[in-house]
Amino acid sequence: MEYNFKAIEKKWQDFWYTSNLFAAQNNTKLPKYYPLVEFPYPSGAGLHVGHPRSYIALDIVARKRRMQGFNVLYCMGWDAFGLPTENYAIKNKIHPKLVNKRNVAHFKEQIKSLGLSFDWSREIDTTDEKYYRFTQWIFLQLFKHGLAYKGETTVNWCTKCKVVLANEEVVNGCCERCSGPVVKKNKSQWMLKITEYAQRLLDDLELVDYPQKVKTSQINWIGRSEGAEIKFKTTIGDELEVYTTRPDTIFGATYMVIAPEHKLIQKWLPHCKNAQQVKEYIKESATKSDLERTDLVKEKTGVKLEGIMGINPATNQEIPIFIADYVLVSYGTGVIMAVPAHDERDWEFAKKYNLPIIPVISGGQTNQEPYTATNSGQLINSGFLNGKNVAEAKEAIINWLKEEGIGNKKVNFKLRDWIFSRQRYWGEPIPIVHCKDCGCVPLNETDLPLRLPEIESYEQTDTGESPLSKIEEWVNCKCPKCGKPAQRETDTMPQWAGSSWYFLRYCDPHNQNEIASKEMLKYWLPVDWYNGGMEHTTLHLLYSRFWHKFLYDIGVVPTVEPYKKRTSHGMILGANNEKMSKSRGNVINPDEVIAQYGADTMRLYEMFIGDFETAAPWNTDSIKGCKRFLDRVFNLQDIITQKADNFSKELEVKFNKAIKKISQDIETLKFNTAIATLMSLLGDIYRNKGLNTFELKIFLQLLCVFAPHIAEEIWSIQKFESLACKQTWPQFNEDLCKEETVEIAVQINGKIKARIEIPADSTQEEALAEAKKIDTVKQILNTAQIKKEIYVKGRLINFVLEN
RNA sequence: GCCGGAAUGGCGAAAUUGGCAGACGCACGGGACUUAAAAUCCCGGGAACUUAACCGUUCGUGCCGGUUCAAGUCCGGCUUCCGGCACCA
Repeated sequence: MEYNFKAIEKKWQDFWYTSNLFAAQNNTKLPKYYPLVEFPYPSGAGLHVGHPRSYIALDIVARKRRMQGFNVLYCMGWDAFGLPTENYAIKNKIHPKLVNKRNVAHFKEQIKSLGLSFDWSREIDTTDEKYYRFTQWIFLQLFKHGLAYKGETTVNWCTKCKVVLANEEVVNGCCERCSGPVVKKNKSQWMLKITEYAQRLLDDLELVDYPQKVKTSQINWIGRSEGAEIKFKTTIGDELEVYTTRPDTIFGATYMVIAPEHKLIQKWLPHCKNAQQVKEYIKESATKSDLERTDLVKEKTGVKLEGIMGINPATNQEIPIFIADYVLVSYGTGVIMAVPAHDERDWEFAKKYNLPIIPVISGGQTNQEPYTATNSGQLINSGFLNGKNVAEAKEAIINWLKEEGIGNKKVNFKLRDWIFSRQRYWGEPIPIVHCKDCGCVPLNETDLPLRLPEIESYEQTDTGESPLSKIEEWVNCKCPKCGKPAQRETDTMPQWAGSSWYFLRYCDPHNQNEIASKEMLKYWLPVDWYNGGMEHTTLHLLYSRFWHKFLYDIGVVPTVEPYKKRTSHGMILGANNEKMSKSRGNVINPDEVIAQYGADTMRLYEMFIGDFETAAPWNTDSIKGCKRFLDRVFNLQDIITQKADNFSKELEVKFNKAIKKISQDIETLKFNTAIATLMSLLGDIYRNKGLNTFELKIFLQLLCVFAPHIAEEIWSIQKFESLACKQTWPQFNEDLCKEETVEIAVQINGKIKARIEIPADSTQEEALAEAKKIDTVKQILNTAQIKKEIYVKGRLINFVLEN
């Protein structure tokens, strides 16, 4: 018989949400647990079946923790500033605020229909001025501590629409909207000095429990390298400073390369005999993305600066200088010494432009290919370094550079400072005033929030400035320092700002005076378990670690790291194994699934679909199995054998094993096998032709974290005391988890020949003796000498025979 | 291109981390119930060969090679797919 999930689920959700049953207690004496899921960007498309994967998983954890006696803080909010809402607003002429309100309402309704145990009294929205006031406050602190500064960077500029474009809006080098050509344009922007925290962001990965793949990604992204900065003289006076990880190869540096955007080039142009050619090259490289520029398979291009030569300080020889876009201005010093014999890109470039390739480490065939794996070689063609190995040569050359005063050891990071400005309307206004006399002046903290002005048109300007720049009455203000007329900063913050600290706000969401009270932060932090997508590993996760460390440094938060443990869920793909997207037409709307099968089935299916950490294609067909399972669970009520307050003999071991397996599986994210265990247990119960009330209660307690509505409903129909979710999490008895006998395989030379049933704790002797009694085994063993006997307890026996 | 993952029956997947490959579920086939169908319940399915059946045997975890008594799992070399690459979030 099918149960009426519609009525049941509505009834329990109404009860949970009106009573806010899952509200966290502000009682710091209770043991706490803080699970966190990445809050969504409320897009116009509504909830996607991918979103709930994370929410349901940690809902299971949150519910289990409550049953284990913890005070649990599990919250939801909206990461609502950002580009899609703004673009939708512009296109449809609706204010982003209204668009957002509508989207949030839709998302909230959808999320609530899943029966998640969020504490809705703590809901937050990054676009709420009560929230972004503190985002602005954090920016002011960063500014005051010298970590926010104005710097030159490039932006994507559509030459036709005359607007700044996000990377996503650039398709094949053209504007997504008008298909006009897009170029890189220099612009002064607000930057955050995340690089100042690079070493700590790296080191403190040892303090946290993240999956190795996440740590590795962050380590590679931060990209620490040890090398040297070396000054090269030039024939026109200016020095060029290079960064290299291989100072030991300096004798092989046969030319130099400068990034096309490097400032010195503009100064040098008048001295270049081929200035026109150089200018054209610079213009051309402005149309390429960094990705294209550093692509190893693309042919390298470059232009020699005619009339200017560099001087290799080791050899004192003049070497040519090129500009080439395979060198990026954002990494190192934007200048390299090229050692074609031992670097792949330099080698290719040297071949193309007929530059000398001088091997300086023995062992390669550098006229045929670059020789980069140089660890075992010795230095050659390198003056006083000759005969040394790579490590010795590195040390010797650095000492020499130091003595000569032309270079030193240098640690470099791939990590770049965070470009924090957006020329957009729908973001937090940056709380800075530009004063002619005082420069960049921070707003007084008492003047926060600096509200986004309500305006009619938030379209981008054709000057490249933010839409806010058009609102004179907002821009013009008084300098907070000297009182003279001044102008506000018109750039807004990126969406990353609000999401870098939202988990702090959940701790004390209605605090009017500070981010959250010290007491609450001390109690709730760190986040015990943070689950989110792999795609956030190097941006959001790193950005929020950076902000947290800064807040720790200024005494706002009590922990060095924000998240104790991080896990990542795999993406839910379309049935065709591709990413779900509107354009592919493979998007599944969770509403339809819930309408047809119910929230409990949806929850089970999302967890049963496959390994939580791996991507999984959505397959609507197999949802039925989860629905059938729940129908059978509901019908357990028809086979209750008796009232009892203990396990029956028949089911005792089955239940104990299931409790153990499910308890462990939840902790290790193996929700799929936890549910499979429940399914098997249900099968055992039916094969046993019934269960007692004690067993039913235990079953419902296990079930209620996965499928809470049906579990509570059965609990209440049976008139069991209180609620299923208010019970303590079932305990298991280790002794009762073991079967008395096991079936093990008997192999000869690794091939299975028989199976035997033996006591689980048999010794090797006992097991082997038992195996040798089997006729087929006996026969084969008689044909040859036994070389080796292997017994793996509970698993198998293997006889290895002589040939 | 660089960095990080993934690949197992018709399908989604399991496999105590080196120990019986395919748990659990979908789909499918057979049976029960039914006047019948649906639903439900029970049983059966990796492939090939062999056999009238049972029994044998061989092959099987993307591809090629290696280590080991034993490899989905470890090592070396590939292929394909997915995510990220700093202004999508």
